[in-house]
Amino acid sequence: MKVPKDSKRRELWNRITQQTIHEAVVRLVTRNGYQGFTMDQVAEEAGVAKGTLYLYFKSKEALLESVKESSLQPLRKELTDILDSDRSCRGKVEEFVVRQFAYFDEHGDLIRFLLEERRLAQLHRKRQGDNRYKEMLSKVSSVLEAGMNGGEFRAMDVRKVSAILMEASIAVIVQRLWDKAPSPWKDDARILIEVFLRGIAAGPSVYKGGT
Amino acid sequence: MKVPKDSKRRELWNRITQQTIHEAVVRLVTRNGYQGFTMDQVAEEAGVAKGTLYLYFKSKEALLESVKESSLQPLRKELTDILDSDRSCRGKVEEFVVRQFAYFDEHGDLIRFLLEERRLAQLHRKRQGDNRYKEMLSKVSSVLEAGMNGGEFRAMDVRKVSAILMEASIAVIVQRLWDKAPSPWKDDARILIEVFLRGIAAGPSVYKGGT
Amino acid sequence: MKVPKDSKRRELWNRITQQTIHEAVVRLVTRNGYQGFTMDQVAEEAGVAKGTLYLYFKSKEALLESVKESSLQPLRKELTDILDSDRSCRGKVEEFVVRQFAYFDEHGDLIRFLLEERRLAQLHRKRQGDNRYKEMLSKVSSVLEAGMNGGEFRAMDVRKVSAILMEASIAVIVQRLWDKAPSPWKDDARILIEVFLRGIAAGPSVYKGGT
Amino acid sequence: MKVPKDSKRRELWNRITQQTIHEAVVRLVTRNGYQGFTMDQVAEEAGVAKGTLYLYFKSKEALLESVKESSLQPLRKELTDILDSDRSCRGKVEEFVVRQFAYFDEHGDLIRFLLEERRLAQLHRKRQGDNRYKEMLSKVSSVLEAGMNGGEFRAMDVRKVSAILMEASIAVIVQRLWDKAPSPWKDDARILIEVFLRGIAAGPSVYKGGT
DNA sequence: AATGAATGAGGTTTCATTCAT
DNA sequence: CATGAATGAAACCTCATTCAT
Repeated sequence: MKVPKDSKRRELWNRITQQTIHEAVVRLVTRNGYQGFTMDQVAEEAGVAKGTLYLYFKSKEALLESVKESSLQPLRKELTDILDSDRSCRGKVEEFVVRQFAYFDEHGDLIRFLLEERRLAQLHRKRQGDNRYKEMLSKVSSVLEAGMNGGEFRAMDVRKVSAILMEASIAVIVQRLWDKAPSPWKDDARILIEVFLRGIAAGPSVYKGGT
Repeated sequence: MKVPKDSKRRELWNRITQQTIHEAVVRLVTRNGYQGFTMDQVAEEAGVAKGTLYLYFKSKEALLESVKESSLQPLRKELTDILDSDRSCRGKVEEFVVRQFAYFDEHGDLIRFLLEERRLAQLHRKRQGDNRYKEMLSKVSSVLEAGMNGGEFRAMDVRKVSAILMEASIAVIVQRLWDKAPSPWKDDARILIEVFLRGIAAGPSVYKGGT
Repeated sequence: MKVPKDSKRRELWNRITQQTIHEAVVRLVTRNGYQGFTMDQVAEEAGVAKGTLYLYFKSKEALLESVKESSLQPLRKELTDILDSDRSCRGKVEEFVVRQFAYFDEHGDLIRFLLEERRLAQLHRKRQGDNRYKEMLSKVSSVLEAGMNGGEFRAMDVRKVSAILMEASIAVIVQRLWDKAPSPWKDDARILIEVFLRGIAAGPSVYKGGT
Repeated sequence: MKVPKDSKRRELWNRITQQTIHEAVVRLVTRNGYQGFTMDQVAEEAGVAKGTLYLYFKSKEALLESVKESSLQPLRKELTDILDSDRSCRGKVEEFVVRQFAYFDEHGDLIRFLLEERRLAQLHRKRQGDNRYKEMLSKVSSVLEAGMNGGEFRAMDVRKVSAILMEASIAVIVQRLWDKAPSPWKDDARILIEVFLRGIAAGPSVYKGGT
């Protein structure tokens, strides 16, 4: 695999090679699970030599980090934009859910990969800074709080309820993986949104008792 | 480690040894994460020789499977009993959530195990039989369906909504891991139950539109 | 390669295996130079599996350190004993040289290995503590100083002169490696001792000038 | 790096590039030890591309050889000139030692290189031709022999004694590396010369016995 | 002539599993 | 039954060398 000389093309080529490697990793992770792949396999799958991987990524860990980052960044951007928009709180929640469904419908391969990311983040409570999940959770919490203050939603512990929303979204998305003939994602998104928005809507409690 | 001769005692001893090994694995997984341990470490932690592990378990994978099984089986039994009881559907849902919170409050160590179990089940869609998660999902679905037919709940796709309930439960449980001073689990369970039961209660939709 | 059970024999066997590995390393270093060998080669040469090496030594570096230590320790002990004995200073110097010659005559294989040790110590000025060479140098210096104070030797910078003695000893020993038919080592030792003792004996200088 | 076209300039340029690379290697070896550097580092340090190194040197080994050669050649020339001059034998010995001290005082960086060179020569007894050390040894031996025949020195095995002189010189030079504030090199040279010349001066033996 | 991306053999180390005692 | 020394496949990573541009 040889590289064109002038620097425009070279840079492009660099990106392409990185992309190729990323895709190989995604394919492997999809097949074998997070960490369930070797650098040899990545090289084989990407059609490059083992050493080449280390030209582009400092280590296996760095490679994974890079894939994770570049895979999730677009979605995170979209979701952040929605939460920061000037929609109604209810509208933000709806769009928040819808965008996730749409994204994973488009990038089906990534679902498993991204799931792993979330699980591991949860499991290891890693070094603080890298906890993007918590950041997103905070943003959603703010939206719910605003809705609460504005009378759209009833009083609640917004952090807990945000987690409920986020996890439940993923839950339904994963459900879809199992179905051989899944229903249109818009239907599934709607189910989730209905349950959730009813669940947090202002109004009298229906909860009658405890344990 | 000397072993008693007669077969009653031997059987007991077998169980004890297995239990010891199980506990060692749980401790290690709690500390280092799933797969983040070696057979050497298990032997060391359990106070037996490495070879002994292979007398009781065919392989590392079998050992893990066994631990997983024996750790989660009691919870599964409890949840199944609840879902099969003669409570009201709403009561079953409440108890279903509450029991999970209670169980993990008691056996905090096992949360990671549960998460892994679910992860693997989701990711690999392994050999059909071993998918306990799907079994539980079916049971919950039946309950929701009954409640739907009985007029307690409104019409919905019960499978999807069941997944929402199950995942959301875990979500809040995991949230509690992060908090340095988590609120009493009963409070958290109540939040979830309220949102969910309101969300599926019979009554007019609040959902106004969508994408 | 299987191991006897009872612990006496087992300990013995451990020693034997370590010794076997040591010897393999010495052979390889003798052939290829310090660092010029791989763990594969050591395993092959010692007739054990690669993994076995790591049962006895934590890393390649630890293995080298161990070989170095166990190879040099006996000689160092002998030399230290001589320098600490109640001989005359001149007698100590004589014995010091003689013992080195005798030792390397016995352990010919080790010469190259030990040379490396000395060179590397010199080259890298490694972490202070492990500098055995400097310790020996200090001991020799003390002896020369005593002889100086006692009137046996003339005034001199004992540290510098000690280094001269130690290096010169090795020099002649190495010379002997080259000769196809080396003269008896006692003769060579005597040459060195004569030159050195004359060189430091009390008496008028013969040094007439300088640059 | 643009290269001039006409062949005179080109040859000059070649020399400059080679020199640049040499210096890079010397710097690296000084920092990291012999063999403790990679071709990448050399390229980086010399400010050329990796491929360029292979235009000027066939291999890493050849590069090292070349650096060694060009670094030590001047010293060897000086020493040879001294030994071939018409000084007295004693004067030759004095100058031989003094020149080495002076050279390494000037080119401190090279000491490690020299040491390695000697080491390798001693250890591997490589292909005959490259054994410069032996050539020098022969020359020194001739001088001592002449002095012996001329009555300046007493009877001795000149080869062995030459080795003593050469190694001892290095010994003191290396000692100086260790000292944080080394004494002036002229002092150290004088110590060595005195010990050695007294040691081989004509006159009665002071050596009284043996083992 | 100069470049530097690509290569891939080979290095060290880990660890699940076996088996003689 | 219990042991734990031995195994060796396989993992991650390095780096001297090549060759299309």
